[in-house]
Amino acid sequence: MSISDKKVRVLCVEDDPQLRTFLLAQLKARGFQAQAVSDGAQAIDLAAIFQPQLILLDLSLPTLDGLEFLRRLREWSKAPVIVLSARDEELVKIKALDEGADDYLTKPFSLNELLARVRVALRRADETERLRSGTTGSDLQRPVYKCGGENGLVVDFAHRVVRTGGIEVHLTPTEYDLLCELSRNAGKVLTHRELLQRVWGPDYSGENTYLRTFIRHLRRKLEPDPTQPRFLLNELGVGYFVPPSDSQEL
Amino acid sequence: MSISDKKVRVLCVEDDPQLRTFLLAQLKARGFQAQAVSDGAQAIDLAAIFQPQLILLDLSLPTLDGLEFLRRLREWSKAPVIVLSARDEELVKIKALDEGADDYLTKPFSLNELLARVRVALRRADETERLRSGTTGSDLQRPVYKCGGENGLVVDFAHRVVRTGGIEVHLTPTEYDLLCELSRNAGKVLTHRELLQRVWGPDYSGENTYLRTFIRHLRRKLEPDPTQPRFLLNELGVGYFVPPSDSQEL
DNA sequence: AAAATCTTCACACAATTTTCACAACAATGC
DNA sequence: GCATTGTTGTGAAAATTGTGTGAAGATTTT
Repeated sequence: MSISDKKVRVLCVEDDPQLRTFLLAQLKARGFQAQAVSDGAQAIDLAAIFQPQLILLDLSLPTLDGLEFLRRLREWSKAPVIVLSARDEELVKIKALDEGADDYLTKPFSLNELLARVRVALRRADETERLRSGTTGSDLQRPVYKCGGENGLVVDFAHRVVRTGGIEVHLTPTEYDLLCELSRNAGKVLTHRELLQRVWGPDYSGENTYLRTFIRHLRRKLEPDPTQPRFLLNELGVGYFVPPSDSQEL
Repeated sequence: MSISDKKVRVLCVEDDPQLRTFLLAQLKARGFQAQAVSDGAQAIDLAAIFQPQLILLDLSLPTLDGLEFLRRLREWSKAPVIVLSARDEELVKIKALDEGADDYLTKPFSLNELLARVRVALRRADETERLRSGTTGSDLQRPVYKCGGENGLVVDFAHRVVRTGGIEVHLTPTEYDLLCELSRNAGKVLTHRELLQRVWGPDYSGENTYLRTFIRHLRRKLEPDPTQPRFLLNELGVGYFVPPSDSQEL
């Protein structure tokens, strides 16, 4: 979807109700389809559903810190983020920019400047979008992996939540990382070395035992019948893989 | 060329000699390949020759205005531009951003913030670069081997999948390696020694029995009639080969 | 201290590779 | 034609390797 085609979706994550209302109004007046939330946890939810093409982010949020939101978002989304913050300290700025923010404006800021910077961000994003649409590159962008229909497996990258048969399953950090790596490359066999290096780090390329153990844990938690796996599959002598994601709605 | 591969080329267009020297030194100290000019007309020339991956641009220049430079540059280059200016007026900022600048810093600025914003710009540019090379970049080797039309043999190297008559066939690691070696050199007879060395390693050049066994396994799995092979063919006394890949236009 | 998580080990079992003995086949010379 | 020789195809075994398993110890988190 090209940005010139339809209304551009902008998500505004802002604590201060006054500024939030103001931004929302201004954005809408300029032809954007804008939504707003005041809270970081909700913001992740909305980002996954609303799939905004641009995010305006206040750093000081209740429940989930702005930087933490950014970190979580970047696990599955590349949408440009412009940080709006009252804090002018160099360290905070740099942290935010290195954590994945595309721009940083200090309050109080000029509305026109913000809008100009919004145009810059969208200009860049539109370009990469045009490139992406030509390729198969389906990696990332999609906030969930789904497989096996109604009673199947769901990995919700945005919320770091995994469900099987509709029931939420608790995974340990390593278990989740391993499952993530597999479901991000669904349909492709990842070799033992690849998995070990990506999940445990570059020094563990020989420890096949780790993989066996954690694959077993995952199967025990996720497979209806761990004896006959449907999701976590093995290619003997090569590695492991999960089936391709079900083709989905938007 | 990925940005992480080699030194990133940065062009610094700056009037003030003191700041120019300072930026140049800082950039080089941080592993960039940096060049500088003080004049807009020269800058265009140098940009064309040096092909920088990032440009730092002062707005107040002799001979050719910074904005004019930007306009000219954007006619043929998409390299990210970060404007450094003493002027803090809203109108100038907006003009620059809309004219194609990616960021705008007001002097005096913090060096660390500039470097962070440089990283942001390069991060985005690297991403689009990767996409671009993926689409246009001519794959050196064809990603699939196809032979025998609709009900024939297909080897999908990228996915490590083999199909015959449309049905996916499971191959063991050695079987797959052997088939790969043959189909990568389709149409060419590979000697026993060549195959053994490439698939089993340099110490197995005498074990012809291996070849016979695995060719048999492959034929049993892939050939409609293993008695009369269509794909895995033998050149008596020399070695084995597969027919050339079907020409496939897109 | 307790709980959760990660690491390590030894064994059973299944898939794969290696090995072997022999049948079938093509090329050559009689 | 026929036997000879070397090469290729065949089936089935033994040996090896890879994977699934439970469970115990070490480490980290709470």
